[in-house]
Formats: sequence, C-alpha cells, structure tokens
Amino acid sequence: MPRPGSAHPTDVELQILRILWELGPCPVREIHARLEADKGTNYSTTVKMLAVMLQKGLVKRDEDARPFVYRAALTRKKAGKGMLHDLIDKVYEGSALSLVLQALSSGKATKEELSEVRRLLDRMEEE
Amino acid sequence: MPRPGSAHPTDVELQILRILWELGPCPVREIHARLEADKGTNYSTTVKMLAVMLQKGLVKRDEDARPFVYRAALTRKKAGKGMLHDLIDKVYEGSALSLVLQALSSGKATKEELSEVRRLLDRMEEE
DNA sequence: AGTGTTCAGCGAATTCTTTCGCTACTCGCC
DNA sequence: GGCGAGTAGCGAAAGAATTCGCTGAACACT
Repeated sequence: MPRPGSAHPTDVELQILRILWELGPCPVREIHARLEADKGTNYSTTVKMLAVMLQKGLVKRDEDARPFVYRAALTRKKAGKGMLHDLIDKVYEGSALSLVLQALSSGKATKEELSEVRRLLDRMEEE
Repeated sequence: MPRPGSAHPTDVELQILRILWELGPCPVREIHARLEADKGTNYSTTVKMLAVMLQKGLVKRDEDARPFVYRAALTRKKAGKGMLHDLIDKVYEGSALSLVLQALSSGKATKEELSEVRRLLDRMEEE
C-alpha cells in the first residue's frame, strides 16, 4: 500500500487538490461548485472523486462536522516536490540543473524574480 | 486533433521517448530490449505502443528501412518544456519562480551547477 | 517448395480513471 | 408522523492506457 502522496495524483485529483489548497478545508458543496464551473460535471462525480482520493490518502475528512469537511492530505509544496522529482527523473535523467536552466530560460521570470534566485544561490553557497 | 507533442505523453510513452532520445533512431527490437529489461513486457506490447505513439504523432518511422526505424518526433527539450509548463500551471499556479526555488532548494545541485545557474542569470540580466 | 525465424499488426482483455443514475440517510419543519 | 431539501455512497458504464495472443507477411536457408 502506497503511503500518502507517494503516487502521482491524476489530473482531476490534482484539480481538486488545487481547489483545496486555495480554499482550505471545506465541504463537498464548495469543491463541487468550482469543479462544475470548470467542467460541468455532476455532484455525484465530485463526491466519488473525493471518496477515491480519501481511499488513496490524498485527502482527509472531518466526519464530526456535518456536512463532512475535506482537506488536502499533502501540502502544495510536498506535492510539487514529488511531481518535480518525477519530472526530473523522467525527462531530465535526474539532473535538477537542466530543469532549472530550462525553466529560467523559458523567459517568464521578471527581474525581481531573478534576483530572488540569486539571493537563494548566495544563501546556499554559504553552507 | 492535437498537433504533435501538444498532449502529455503517458508514462510508458515517456519511457519509450527517453530510450529514443538516448539511442537515437532505432528499430523496435532495440527499444524492446530496454523495455523488457526494465519491465519484462512482451514484444507485441512494444510494437503496439509504438503504433499508438506513431498515430499520436509522438514518434516517426522510416518505412523504407527494414526493419522499420523509429525516432522521437520531439526533442527532449521540447517535451520537457511542455511538461514543465504543465506542472507549473497545475501545481505552482503559473509561477516558474516557485518551481525553480523548489528545485534548487531540494539540495541536489552541486557547487558547479549552482555557478552555472549564476552564469545564466548574468547572461539574462544583461538583456 | 518447405521450414524456421524475425517482424508487423489486429483485436480483444485488463487495469485505472472518470463519470453518473439511483437509493437511502439525516434534519428541520409542517 | 410525514415531507422536502441537502448529503453520502454504491455499483455500473464509459473512457483511456497498457497488455498480449494469435495471425500472417517477409525473408533466409536448406
């Protein structure tokens, strides 16, 4: 049995996680509102996805609250880290560097952001 | 109909692409050798996957050569870029910066690699 | 021509994800 | 007690990705 977060969330799962990261813990109704706005899917579908994710350990829920309140079982940071490593392994053959260069050179970063990276580098090299 | 490379390669597809990136154009037999070593799957499976990928436009093949010679339809760079943007959108809400910081701070980069990032920053800020 | 080996491909089975129809439960209110 | 609205869940259908058995073509060597 995979421990929570070890496996890749699927697309819809990720979409739901993103909603939970943004809204914080909330009942199905609210999650569904977002999902429906986005894809027009049925309420049952949302409930089912949540059930599946609960079973996989991707979300947790408070059963005392009524209606149930769901929350993400992993932080955005943790999920990102996992998926990033995955991507690095799968495409960049394990070199985080190639990926960073690629991301930076994709030209989307602003001047301030670049300085922030520089500051991080400084901090890292001190150690 | 999605143009070549616009969609996410699936896991197995990516695995095959990686083999092609490494080996360069080659016949099924060689691709299969890698795949089998890795996962013990059948020859038919490899052929089928290649057929599917051909149909999706992820690989191309030279039909004059016998046996057919397959090659990746997109470079590692292109594929990486697409998947990276995907990840950035799906997890980091569009901020390449957050991802770079995350990747760097995951602590896998060596000193030389860090300086390389720094050099890239220098080049970028000049423009 | 006859046999054996490699190669290509079809179509179906399997597995996983996503979808939803239908049923049943809970709760407040008449 | 009975009714209606909101909530939870089951089990099956639809879709997508991955797997392979089996067939037949091509080709080399008796």
